[in-house]
Amino acid sequence: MNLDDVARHAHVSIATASRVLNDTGPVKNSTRLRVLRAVKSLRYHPNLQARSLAGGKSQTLGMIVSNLENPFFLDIFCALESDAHRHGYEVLVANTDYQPRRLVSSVHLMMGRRVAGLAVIVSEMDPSLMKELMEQNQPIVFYDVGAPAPNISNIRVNYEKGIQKAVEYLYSMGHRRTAFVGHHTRLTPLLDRKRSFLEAMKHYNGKVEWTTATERDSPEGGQLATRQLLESGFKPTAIIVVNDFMALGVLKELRERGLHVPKDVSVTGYDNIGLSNFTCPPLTTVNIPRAEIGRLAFEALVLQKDEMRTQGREFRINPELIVRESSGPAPSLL
Amino acid sequence: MNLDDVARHAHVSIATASRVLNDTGPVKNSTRLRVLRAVKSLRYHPNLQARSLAGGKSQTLGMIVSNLENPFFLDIFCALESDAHRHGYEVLVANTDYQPRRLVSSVHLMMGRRVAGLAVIVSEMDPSLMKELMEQNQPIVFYDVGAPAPNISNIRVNYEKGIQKAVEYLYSMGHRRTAFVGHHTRLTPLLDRKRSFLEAMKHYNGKVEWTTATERDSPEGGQLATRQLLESGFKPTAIIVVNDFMALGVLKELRERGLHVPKDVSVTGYDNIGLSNFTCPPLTTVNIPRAEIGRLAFEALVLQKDEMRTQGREFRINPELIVRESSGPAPSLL
DNA sequence: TTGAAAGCGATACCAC
DNA sequence: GTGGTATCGCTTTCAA
Repeated sequence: MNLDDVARHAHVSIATASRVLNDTGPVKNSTRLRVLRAVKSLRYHPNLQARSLAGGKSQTLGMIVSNLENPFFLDIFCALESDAHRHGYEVLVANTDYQPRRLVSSVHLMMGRRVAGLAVIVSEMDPSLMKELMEQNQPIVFYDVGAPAPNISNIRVNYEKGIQKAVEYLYSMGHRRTAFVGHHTRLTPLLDRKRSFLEAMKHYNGKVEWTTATERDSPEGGQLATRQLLESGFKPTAIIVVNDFMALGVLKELRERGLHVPKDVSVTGYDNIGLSNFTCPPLTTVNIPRAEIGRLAFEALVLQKDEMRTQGREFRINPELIVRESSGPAPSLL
Repeated sequence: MNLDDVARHAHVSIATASRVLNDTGPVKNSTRLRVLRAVKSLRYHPNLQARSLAGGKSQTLGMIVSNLENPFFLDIFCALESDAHRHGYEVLVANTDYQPRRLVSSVHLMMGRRVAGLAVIVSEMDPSLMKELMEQNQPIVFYDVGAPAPNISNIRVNYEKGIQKAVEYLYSMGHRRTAFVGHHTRLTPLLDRKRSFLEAMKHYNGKVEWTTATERDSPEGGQLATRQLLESGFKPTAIIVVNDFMALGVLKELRERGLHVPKDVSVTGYDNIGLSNFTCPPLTTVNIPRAEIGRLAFEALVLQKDEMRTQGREFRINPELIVRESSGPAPSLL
């Protein structure tokens, strides 16, 4: 079932059929009607592969994320997809599970697909792949890595500032023994997050004790890390978690050990995912506007092509602390 | 940058170049090496659109779901994608947000893509679209709708039996005032779910009071529905929620009203999503093996082509009740 | 307003 | 082993 069938069925040339389908060029109304009728009766759906091959342009955007199960990434995807649909694009998403190898293969897949633009929202980016991507001369938007360049845009969140806000807030509430729960510290961007915590802590040098623990990016990981943390003998009055998703597990482990949040231990997350408002107690966190990030990504890839092509652009996002009920004064102050 | 460039760069014909890339047909080792070197140095990535157009086969599977933000659907997607990747396929996912119009456009998109197979995991299926799909003569797997046919497979979960188990369990625990929280009752399959509840309830006719409330498929929806439920004056000792995702909100609303779970109200969910183990208290629920569903979908679409083509197949899944801490004896029995 | 024909970038069959 | 070429389904000049 192809355009040729439709054309024949409508007694027109394939060229004319194409014209009415794409609304390009003039077509007499009566013939247009005949073609449309043929399309309907044959249940014809244009072959999009062929279309983009012939037309030389794709209506597909690509998006690569580290962990689609973490609502942080999922929310960005949904926002991007929503904008994309509104403008007649679709989004092909790939999940790397934080594995550099899968990132490489995903990137190559997207190249093979000749996507119209690619959003790379991952933590496992490495320089050589970065270089390869930049040489592709294709619209790309990175999250939290790289620098703007022709066709390359960047969305950056000042992660450090968010952590600082959390650390300062907890300090002001009297907390002097704080732990950091993170994941995948071997990946540079995530190592940076841990480092942000350490930096912020250094500020209170000598006045604050701290430790860190890491596990997989999941509630289970958060729970496990917390278990290790507490079994090490360290008795934090506050735990800063690298993201809300893991914080779900942190809360659970504390609950199971009979530690009350926030009376015994304060907990803060990061991202402000929708679920963070449904935990028990609701989670103090740092807001990252994921919907906005999705929108910006779309904008960077599709809308401002001309400006992008020449220089790229950088979007900066400042995270805000959101205090809910999982945090409060340190126990000693009660 | 195309195969022609590579061929020229390696001083071979485009045909030979194609052979080494696809490992099809014999090629002298030295020439193969030259081609491979050309590919590397030119950073060539085959155009997948062209490939599948010429080859007449796609390596892409399609998947349409009602609500990707609900972990139930996301988990199925992840399982399917994982299997797909292992076998060299990719998965294009579309999210309908329960809107029949978006379902239609997603289906047409998938047809246009000429996907190798399509998994339709939605609640808003309607007969005419169903018919259109079946006429496509393309591997399809439906979830909980339709019947097996050539090229059409079905995965069905005996939803009713799961609800029955929950209802019976709660009855046995002494609950006599039970509410059902659902969503989108205008969609037939979901209406069926509510009906399952009513049927199960009818069994205890006269001995049990019940009511229902519906809202969006999200924690917020669950919270809202619960609020309406309680403000109507009905005082349930147990709430059966259509799925775990909404149950998150149900638990929150109860908490905020000072109702203790399970002392004052028992709550059961459905699906056994990962999060259901991290709620407070952990959620009693009905297990639906999402990973298995994803696997079955892949199997139905790709693996057993011959068998499928002739008759399709039906997979049945029996849900199991999982009792956790969100449910217990009715208050009057304490 | 319409049709013929040249690509788009691959695959695959058929010669040599 | 290797090269030529028809073909996939569509878009897009260019003429008519």
